[in-house]
Amino acid sequence: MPQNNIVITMPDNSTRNYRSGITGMEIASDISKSLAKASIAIKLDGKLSDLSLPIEQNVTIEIIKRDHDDALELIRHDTAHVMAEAVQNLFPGTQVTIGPAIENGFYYDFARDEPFSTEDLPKIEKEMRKIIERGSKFEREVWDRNEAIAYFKNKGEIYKAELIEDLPENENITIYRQGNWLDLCRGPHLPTTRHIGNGFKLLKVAGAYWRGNSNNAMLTRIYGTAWRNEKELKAYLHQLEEAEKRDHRKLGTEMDLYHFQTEAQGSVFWHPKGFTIYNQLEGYIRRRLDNAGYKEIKTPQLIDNKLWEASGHWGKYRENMFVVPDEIPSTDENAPVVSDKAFEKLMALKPMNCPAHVQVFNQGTKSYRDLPLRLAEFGCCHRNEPHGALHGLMRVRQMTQDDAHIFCREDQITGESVAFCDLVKTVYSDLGFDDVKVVLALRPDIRAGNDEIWDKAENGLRQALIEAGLEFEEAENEGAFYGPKIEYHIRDAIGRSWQCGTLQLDFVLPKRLNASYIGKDGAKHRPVMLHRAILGSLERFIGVMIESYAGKLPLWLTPTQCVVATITGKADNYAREVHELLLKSGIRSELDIRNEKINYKVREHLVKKIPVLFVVGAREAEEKTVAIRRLGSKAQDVVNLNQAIQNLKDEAIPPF
RNA sequence: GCCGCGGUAGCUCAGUGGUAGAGCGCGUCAUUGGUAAUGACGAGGUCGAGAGUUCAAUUCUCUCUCGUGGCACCA
Repeated sequence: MPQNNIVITMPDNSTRNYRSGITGMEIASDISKSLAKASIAIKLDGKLSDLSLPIEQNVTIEIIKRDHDDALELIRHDTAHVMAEAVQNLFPGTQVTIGPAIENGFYYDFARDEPFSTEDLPKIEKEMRKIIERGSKFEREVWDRNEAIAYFKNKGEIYKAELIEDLPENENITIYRQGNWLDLCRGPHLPTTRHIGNGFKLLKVAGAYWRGNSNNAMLTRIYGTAWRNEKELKAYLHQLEEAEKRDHRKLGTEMDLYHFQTEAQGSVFWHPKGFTIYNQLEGYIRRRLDNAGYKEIKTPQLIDNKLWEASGHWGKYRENMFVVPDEIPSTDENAPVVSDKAFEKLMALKPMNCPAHVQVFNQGTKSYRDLPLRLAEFGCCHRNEPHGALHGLMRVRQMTQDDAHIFCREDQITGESVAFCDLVKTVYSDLGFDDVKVVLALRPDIRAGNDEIWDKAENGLRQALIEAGLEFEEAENEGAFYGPKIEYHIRDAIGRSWQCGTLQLDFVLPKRLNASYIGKDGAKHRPVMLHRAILGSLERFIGVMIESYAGKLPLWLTPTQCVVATITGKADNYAREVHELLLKSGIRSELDIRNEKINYKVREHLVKKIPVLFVVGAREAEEKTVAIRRLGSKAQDVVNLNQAIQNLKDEAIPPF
């Protein structure tokens, strides 16, 4: 019987004929010995596969070597498998669950009565090195579904059995073996464990819910990082250390910007320097909004729960609210602070501004001519966040949103959305953020309104993103219950992504709170509401900025823009004069006439990240000049005083 | 909220079953010095809170609290 011939197309479009059933490794060997040695996987029609997998039909192949981008994911995934074996070798009775490759590394979730501690990590690493050294082949097997379930159940691996039970009926159950150990896995894998190399390290132990659901058991997750070699690993670990140095929580203390304390957990005590940044940022946004046709308002913090009931927040969202009894508290030490009856009359700190903004809209009668009406507020909101969620400035319990609600007609949605997207783009660019991820969050399972409305809403936002020329990705199920949203995410120093700006379409709240306007036809109509924020919250955005700039903010945002430092006491009077002139020019200046050496002063101010130093001694006083030293440069420029002030003044002008 | 780890001077951190230490910062004095730390002296802490074990607890155990790495939730 003649052998089946198949045609293999190479990346350069040349073709080769092979017998059916040949493996990637055999093709590599056929091309050259060195290629066979260097190859770790193969792409069949663009899909990553094992080198050992028999090829049975015509395909285009690409042989993957260690330096290929896709190699990292394989290395990471395989390291996870090896870790799982190591853990089961060392801690019998531990169940394995899932262990994927992730950005920069991998993790594996284990179920074990006794949780792992950080001290176990070196032991596990040592065992992993043994397994890698062993060089077992990764061998792929296809198992019968029921046999697989029985096998894992019999081994006491109930999580694995559950995973297999939930796989679609038509999917092959593939098992990968490495020596005597095996795991359910889709693959693909490297040829052997030795191909993993030594560029890996276990980093941390964490808890994680089985299948990401907080009703399920808590598993122990071990995170690791894995790279092609030790050099890459070291570079990554170094990068992590550098990132830690720019953590806004660390810099916030060092730069004396703000603090937190237990009596007000999750709420910021802004210090003078930090609040300068806050005010500058708020002022900038205010100017931008004024110019974009927004009207600024201010609404109450404390609002009767009747409004929250009407808005719908008193339902599920209540668990995020701070509730306050509306009763005069007793001062009698022996009596309860408030009576039982107090709980019949509750108020709540607003967790969001929308219902209050609808109240402003609802005053008087609105005409279609009034729309769009853009109501803006630097709205102070309180949210009773779960304790584990709090994180420096990034996640707080009291925040100020740069919030606004646009009340408009349906035909104005796209126009307003496009205008907002443009506004966000220029604001982020003014603030120095170019790497922003835009997400269109689509309808969740639990939602208000019918599909027709959702179709319209989602298409409206999608259209706006396209018209604004923004690249974006779509996220199923991530929308709010009342409408889809556009989310702007910015990364922090260590790569965590935070949602900042947002645009949310809402057909529900205007109805619930009975907002209406008189149309051209003389009849009442329901306005559409666009919730939108550019920074998201001032707190979070400042946190992101501190990290992004590593504390060296643009001059207009810097709390202390200039320090006038003297070399000798003889220059004190001149220094005072220079300092006064700077203040009069609107420069945030500080005077340093302490009895310290100039070396000491220069060092101290540079460490504090003061961007500009005006150094003055007897010579400068005599010549009416200043010796300028800038952060990040050793140069000393002696400049005429008036010129120096003018230059600084020009440079410190905020954008817009 | 859940799992792990932590809380010692203003900050960063050592340390111990017999009520504590360093560096920086702070104060005083001397020093008037040209661009990354002048020197000397000094003042600071119920060792996160409460309970238990012990002759004795900052140290061991438990509970709470806050922080932290994740998870879940979210701007």
